[in-house]
Amino acid sequence: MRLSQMFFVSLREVPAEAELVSHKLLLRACFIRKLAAGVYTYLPLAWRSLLKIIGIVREEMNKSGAQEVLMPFIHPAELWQETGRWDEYGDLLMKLQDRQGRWFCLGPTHEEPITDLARQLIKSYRQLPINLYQIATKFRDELRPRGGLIRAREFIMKDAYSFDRNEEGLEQSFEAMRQAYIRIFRRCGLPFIIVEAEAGAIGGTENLEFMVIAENGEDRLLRCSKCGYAANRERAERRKPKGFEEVVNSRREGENLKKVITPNQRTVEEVSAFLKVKPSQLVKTLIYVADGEIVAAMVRGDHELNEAKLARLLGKKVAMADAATIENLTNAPVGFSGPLGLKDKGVKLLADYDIAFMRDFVVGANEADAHLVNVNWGRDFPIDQFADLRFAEQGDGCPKCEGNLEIHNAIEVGHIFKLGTRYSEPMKATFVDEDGKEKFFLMGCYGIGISRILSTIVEVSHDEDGIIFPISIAPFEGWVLPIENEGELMEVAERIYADLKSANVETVIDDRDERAGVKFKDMDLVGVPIQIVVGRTVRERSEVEIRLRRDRSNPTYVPIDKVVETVCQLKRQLFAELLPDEN
RNA sequence: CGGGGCGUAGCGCAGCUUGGUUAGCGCGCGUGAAUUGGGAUCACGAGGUCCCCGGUUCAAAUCCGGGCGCCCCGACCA
Repeated sequence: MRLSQMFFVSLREVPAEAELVSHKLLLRACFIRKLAAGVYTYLPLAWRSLLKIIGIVREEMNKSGAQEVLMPFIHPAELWQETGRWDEYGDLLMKLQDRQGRWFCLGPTHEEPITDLARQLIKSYRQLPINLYQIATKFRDELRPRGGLIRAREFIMKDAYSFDRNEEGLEQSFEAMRQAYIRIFRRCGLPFIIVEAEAGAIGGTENLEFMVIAENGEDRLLRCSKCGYAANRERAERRKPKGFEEVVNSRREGENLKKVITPNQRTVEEVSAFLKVKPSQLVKTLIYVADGEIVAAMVRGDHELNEAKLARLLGKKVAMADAATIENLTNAPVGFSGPLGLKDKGVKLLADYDIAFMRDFVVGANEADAHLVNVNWGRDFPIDQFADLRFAEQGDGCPKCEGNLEIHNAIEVGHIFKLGTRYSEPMKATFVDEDGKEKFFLMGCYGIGISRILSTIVEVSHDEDGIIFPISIAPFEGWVLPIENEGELMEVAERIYADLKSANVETVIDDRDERAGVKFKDMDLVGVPIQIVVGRTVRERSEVEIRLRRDRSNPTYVPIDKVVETVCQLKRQLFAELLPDEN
């Protein structure tokens, strides 16, 4: 490609809309252009990179036995009403009407249409297992799109759906995807880690997220530096704190219980400021309803209750009690709940491990505008069970070993789920099994954020001058930069450019009538991995400078007739680094 | 959805408080000169519905009302 002819307009100054590095660089290097909030045009450079990512994904998916399809971007409402997600999915679902007034939505994911397809066409266990995937545009009307391609409303995603007869089959399908994903992300040059994740609203059992640790990631994960245990923040467990047993079994005295008036002080921040104590001296009492049963969950004032942990502990779905329920139970408005007296009302009292260590703490008085101080558990109220109830934090004990957890920000680039019958059941998607019985499909779903991979690469692989692409997804592999725009140097550059193209190296030549400085800046900004500078060394000693974008300050000089050979060798080497076990 | 900020040339911004020349500056863009190893330099030039609609006024980028768009922070935290 001749740069003089390419649709390429680099920006020297950063558009004000960009905050994240990847967003800034993709805008400056002329990869993307915004059309509306969270909606971007992929310009030639970005599209070339995306096609490479798509190529890798397609290759590995096909290799795993999955088959590619392409489903509609627009879905009839009825399909989503069948699974209840027309309403459940909330405002993320972009709804629209056709001229007849019929409702549709833009597909944010494709469980419904794929399950519809399966129930129509798969009748027998003999057709199973099957895994169908597509690479397509999705739309989610995000509350707040941000970070350019990292969290766009319209984005490109690979989504796959597996159908199996039984658990063993699902397990195999799931494992095949896990392996495929590992290869895909390796080939993309992404330093990912796999974490356990919470099933959440999608339902299903096991699910794994493929995360890339990045300063600006929106997700949080915890990882044990010792044994490698990793889980996202929703899911991460922690072991009982050291000394827990001793504290629980020891008798404890304390100061005298006292009621204090706290007019209109409801939140932890307000109460602790008002009483001039640290938030960690407060105990939050959170009233939940679990399948009709009322439970009180207590966490330290500076901690955050993890509802998923509560739900798992109880084995039930949980929801925060509404104001009426709380007022009815405690005889006090929301904000003044406390554990005292709840036991007598048949409420189960659960407390996070950390509560065990607290004494003379502050709780709500179950009375408007009042709190109790110098409260001690055991003495003033009983606790039915101590458990891990809060979100794990930096420094918490690893649940699998003696190590400690570290917290990281991360970007989720892939997610694989075992769905089970979450969709096949409500949509009555069945097949006839070998035993002649009609059974629901056991489904799995597997997503990869294609456009997000591009921005994630930029986010984790750049320097002050621009992007540093891995060769597998760089828009080009080589970049020829003639220092002068005419004469001998230009002729040499042209010859190298032509030879590289013949040697199947995807190459750009910067033949623009620009100063050398401008060319260097643009070359580094775009971040193509192999840089070929045709400059004064050609005249001095018939040598061309070849260097890697990631290691610019360490060039090698090779005779003109060795350039193609050297570049080809570098190219092979760079590809080999991405899958070291195979070369 | 709540809070904060912004909208003036392709990009980055000033001007607005206190209404009043022809609406400025830097970069970019065009032509030419010179130059050619890291976004130099010089000359000339083009480029604006001051987000939109309405109001106040002799007069609005500027004041008032409404709308739209964008960015940032926060969202059952008891």
